[in-house]
Amino acid sequence: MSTSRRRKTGYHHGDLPVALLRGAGRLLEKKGVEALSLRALARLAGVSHAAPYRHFRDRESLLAALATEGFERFAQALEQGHASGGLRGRGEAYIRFALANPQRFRLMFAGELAIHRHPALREAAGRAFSGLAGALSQHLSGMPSGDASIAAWALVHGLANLLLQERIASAMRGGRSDEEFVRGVLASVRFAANPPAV
Amino acid sequence: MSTSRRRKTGYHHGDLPVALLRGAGRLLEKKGVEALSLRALARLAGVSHAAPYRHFRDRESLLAALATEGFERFAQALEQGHASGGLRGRGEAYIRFALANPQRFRLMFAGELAIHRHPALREAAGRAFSGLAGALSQHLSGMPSGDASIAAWALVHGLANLLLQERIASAMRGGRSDEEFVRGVLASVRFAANPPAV
DNA sequence: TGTACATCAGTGAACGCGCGTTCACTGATGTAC
DNA sequence: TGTACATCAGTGAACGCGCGTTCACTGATGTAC
Repeated sequence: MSTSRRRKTGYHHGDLPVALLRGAGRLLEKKGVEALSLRALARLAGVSHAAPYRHFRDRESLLAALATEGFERFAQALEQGHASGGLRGRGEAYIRFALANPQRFRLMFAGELAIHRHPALREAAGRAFSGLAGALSQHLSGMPSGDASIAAWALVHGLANLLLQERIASAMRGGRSDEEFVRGVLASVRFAANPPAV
Repeated sequence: MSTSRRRKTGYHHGDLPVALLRGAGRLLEKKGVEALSLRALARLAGVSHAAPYRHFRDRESLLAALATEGFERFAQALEQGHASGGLRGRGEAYIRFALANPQRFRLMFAGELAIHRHPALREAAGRAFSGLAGALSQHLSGMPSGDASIAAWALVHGLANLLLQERIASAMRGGRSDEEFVRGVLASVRFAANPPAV
């Protein structure tokens, strides 16, 4: 990580890589990926437009770094959710993360980043997913296949996306907050091979 | 619709609006939204780069037209799926559409298009969703709330997205085709307030 | 059927824009002695 | 402690690019008589 080298010293700027990544995060959420240019980023950091190239090979690398950081925080959020609310808490944390970081979530899951060209990104994503898979398979034990795990994941992922797009008519929500609504929807589902009472 | 006026006559080009939309669809799938420029489109249609402005106010309008057309085809695909396979057929058609038109699906659901500024788009989307909502509520009758409907929708939507991103480890698929895999996952779920045998 | 006219789809030049990226540089900082 | 040197983060000019959009235009087509 170029980020961790020399963190305390500060050459000209202090810690440009960190400042850039932070600014990129803000710009991303405010304007979307398409509007995220290295030049705008440099402007935001109060630095010449060529300076970012000291730390990011090119625009795609910056996006990859952003997604990598996103997966790290995502994994962390999931663990916390699990710690305080089990598998359902993990699912709720999943959705909460998406709603709190819509553009970041989109970047992470849009699949437009050539993931294989960014090992750090691949690893961070892998870590987040393997934690999820572990929790799922542990909770839904005794399944012949992982289908129910996939279904649970898809349910949460889909709900996050639909909420993100504000495509859910407010009538369906019945005046409930996001949290309550999500809980209600998740509670309306059982998984076939491991039903509660059969 | 400027598309349907004068369709048979053909001024200079024949039917530029249709040709543009068709080319846009192809370009979209091949390169993604970001690479879709009006100039590239004009080039593709063998026409000067200003010609598209006769038919689309600006780039955003072109994207909106693309999304509108997408929702029309989507709704049609869903109806066909329902006709031949009931609610589950509709869900499978949903996913099939996403896999067959990944970039279009993304455009339709990315929520980056200011939908309120394009009435035709809003209406086409509304039509697709109201068909879905009707089929769901009919199938899951007797529910206290629409939560199970939302859950079913989220499940299908999420599965489509995960498949699109190729984020599902092949081990989970157990060598099954997309169709079989989707059927298996959808079959692993029951909805609580209307369970099959309780 | 033939002619004059109106329409308007498509043209091509031009505008300004911000972008990604490269490059030789400069100067602040850290280090060896 | 002081000095000479090496490092390398950040500079600013420059490049070429494709883009969106506007504009006065031109010429093929449809229509009224």
